[in-house]
Formats: sequence, structure tokens, C-alpha cells
Amino acid sequence: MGRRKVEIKRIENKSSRQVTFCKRRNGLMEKARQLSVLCESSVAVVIVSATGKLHSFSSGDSMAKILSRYERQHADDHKTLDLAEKSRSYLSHKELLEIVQCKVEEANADNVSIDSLISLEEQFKTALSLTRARKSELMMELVKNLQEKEKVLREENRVLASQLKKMEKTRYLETKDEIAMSPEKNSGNNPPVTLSLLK
Amino acid sequence: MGRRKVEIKRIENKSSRQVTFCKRRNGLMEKARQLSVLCESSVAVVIVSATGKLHSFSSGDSMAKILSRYERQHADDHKTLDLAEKSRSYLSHKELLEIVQCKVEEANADNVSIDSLISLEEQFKTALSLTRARKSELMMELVKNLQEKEKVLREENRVLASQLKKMEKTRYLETKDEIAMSPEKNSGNNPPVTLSLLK
DNA sequence: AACTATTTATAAGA
DNA sequence: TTCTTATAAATAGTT
Repeated sequence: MGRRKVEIKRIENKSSRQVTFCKRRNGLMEKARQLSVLCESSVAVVIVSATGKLHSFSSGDSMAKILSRYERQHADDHKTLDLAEKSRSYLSHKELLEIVQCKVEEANADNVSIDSLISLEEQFKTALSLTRARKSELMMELVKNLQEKEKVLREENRVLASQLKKMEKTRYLETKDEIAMSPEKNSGNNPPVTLSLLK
Repeated sequence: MGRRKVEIKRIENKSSRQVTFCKRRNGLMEKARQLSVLCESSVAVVIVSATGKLHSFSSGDSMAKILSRYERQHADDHKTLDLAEKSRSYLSHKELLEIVQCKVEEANADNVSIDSLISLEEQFKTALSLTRARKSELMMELVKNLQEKEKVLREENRVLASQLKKMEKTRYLETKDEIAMSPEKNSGNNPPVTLSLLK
């Protein structure tokens, strides 16, 4: 439906491919919208351009709802996918936790088998101990870093303090000379303030 | 693009709506395919008919991959959805566990904050104990059921045994009469076999 | 981004 | 349902 018939195969010219992408993308979205309205159905379209840019359309029902319907249907398909595919861990921690929450509630309500709960228990046990281990590891790292930082700061401070002391001493001697000449009271004996931080 | 122009609004006639749904669904899928080929992009289409039937198309890249790209983009959107929406727990136990596995691996590799791990630990702790509690509950139920069943069976068995005993006794008396007439050796004193189950 | 010659999709009819 | 066909709609190439 254009000036000439086109074969359905990759368009080699980059710019005309880009233009066609834009036009047909819009066309597809519009068709999706029309279908959803005319036939009151739920339609979701997700397009990822060659450059990785995302475009999506979803009718009345939210995208999540439509995709969830898809996932329900295909829940068992995933069992056979390889791990790389399974690693589509596109959920944030937060989302994972929400799902875990749901699952646990579901496990509490439904007719779940004991076997499946034993396995769930085991998996959570493992997940818990791995999480805990990683947490400990990170905390140890953090502590180490903080200790390192403290050490550096202490050293800096020590150097500063010693420099200050030296200065005080010099000034004290100078002041003594001055006092010898004009004997007013003077608070020259204060210890350097920074020393307190070394306690 | 038909005999006449149609307004884009719900088609009231049920059968023509059905026909239109079918035609336009096919049209949409074909358009999606063409777009993906012409512009080497990833396209996913999910359609849920008014009757809840599912239809989907995905180009080269698997549906899961395309949807994961979508979810990655919108990971943060979900934070604001209400709980009902979040309850899209459309994952099987198995899938959940795969994701948990991934998450744990991710937590082990990435620059995850300690705070987030503490929360993850807490959540897994809760999930573990809830799962464990539900498991115990179900097992108790199962045990109770089994005990109930055993009781019923025992009772049945007892009744049968007593009936059998009665019969044996009757036969024994009859046999004694026969022996009195023709005195051959006879194993008539065996206790009923079923009684052993009552131990 | 508009235009328009054509192709394509499809609404209604058979 | 499937096919046919008149017509609306989409779009390829052009400006």
C-alpha cells in the first residue's frame, strides 16, 4: 500500500528503514487500539527498535494485567527454557518481595502440596542464608573501609597536631621574649584543639 | 477499508464483532510480523479476547525477552500500583524460585546496598517461617486425616473380623457334626487372617 | 512533515 | 465458515 509493492524483508537503507519503522509502528499501535475498542478486547503491544528503544501500547486494561494473562497461560513454558533465558530477572528487589509476599499468601490459602511447600521452605532457607552471608560480607567490607578511613584520618590528625604543637612551642618561646619586654598576662598555654580528637 | 467507513467504537452486534475480532486480530499480527522483519525490531503482541481467550505474537526474540525489556523500563512504575494490581502473582512456584535464585545471585554480584540486603534477609526470614508454618499446618492436617482414615479402617476391619469369627464358629460347629460322622483331620482352628491387622 | 499513487486491509454481501 | 468485492485505510516513494 504505497507507490510500489515491497517485499517483506529487512530494509537495507538505514534511513528509509528508520522512516518505515516509525510509520508502521504508529500504524500498528493504531490498529491495536482500534481492535481493542471495536471488539472490547485487551491488547498489548511491545516494540523494541533495533537501537533498543522501547515503544508500547496497551488498551484499557493495564499492560501488567494483560501480560499477567499471558504469563499465566505460558507459566509452564518457562520450565524448559535454559537458565540464561530464565535469568530474565527483570524485577526490582521490591517487586520480587511483593511476589514472594503474594506467593506466601497463596501458599497459605490454596491447595498447595506439602512437597511443594517443603521445596519452597528449602529454597527460602537457601535464599535467606545466601542473603545473610552476602550481607555479612558487605558489612565486613564496610567496617574494614571505615576502619581504614579512621586510620588515615587519625594519621592526618596526628601530623596536624604535631605541627601545631611545634608552632605553639615556637610561639611560646617568642611570647616569653615579648613578656620579658612587656609583662602582660597571656593565654599562650592552651593545648592544640585538634589533640582532643586523638583520644 | 471496507464497504463503508466504520466508527471506532464497540461493535454492538455480537457475531459481527466476533468476525471483526478475528479479521483484525490476524491483520494486527501480520502487521507486527512485517514491522519486525522490515525494520529488524522485536515486536510482541498480546491480545485477550472479550471471552478471555489469549492470542499472542512475538518476533524472533522470544516473548519473554521482549516483555523483560518492557518490565525493565517500567520496573519503577509498579511501586505506585495498588496491592490488587501487585497481586499479579502470575508466576508458578517454580518460576518464583527461579527468580529468587537469580535475585540471590544478583545480590551476590552487584553493588547492592546493605540496607536492601537487610530487608531481603528479613523478607526471606518471614517467607521461610510462613512457609514452614503452612507446611506444618498441612502436615498436621494430613496426619489427622490419615489417623481418621486409619480409625475408620480399623472399625471396618473389626466389624469384618467379628463377622468372620461368627462364621468360623458356625462352620466349626457344622464341621464338628461332620467329623462326628466322618472323622478326617481338619485345619478348622485357624484364627481369621484379618485379625492380624488389628494388632 | 506533506503529498499522492498504490497497495493492502477489511466490511458487507454472497 | 470462507470467498468475493467495493471501498476505506495505510503507506512507499516523492517533494
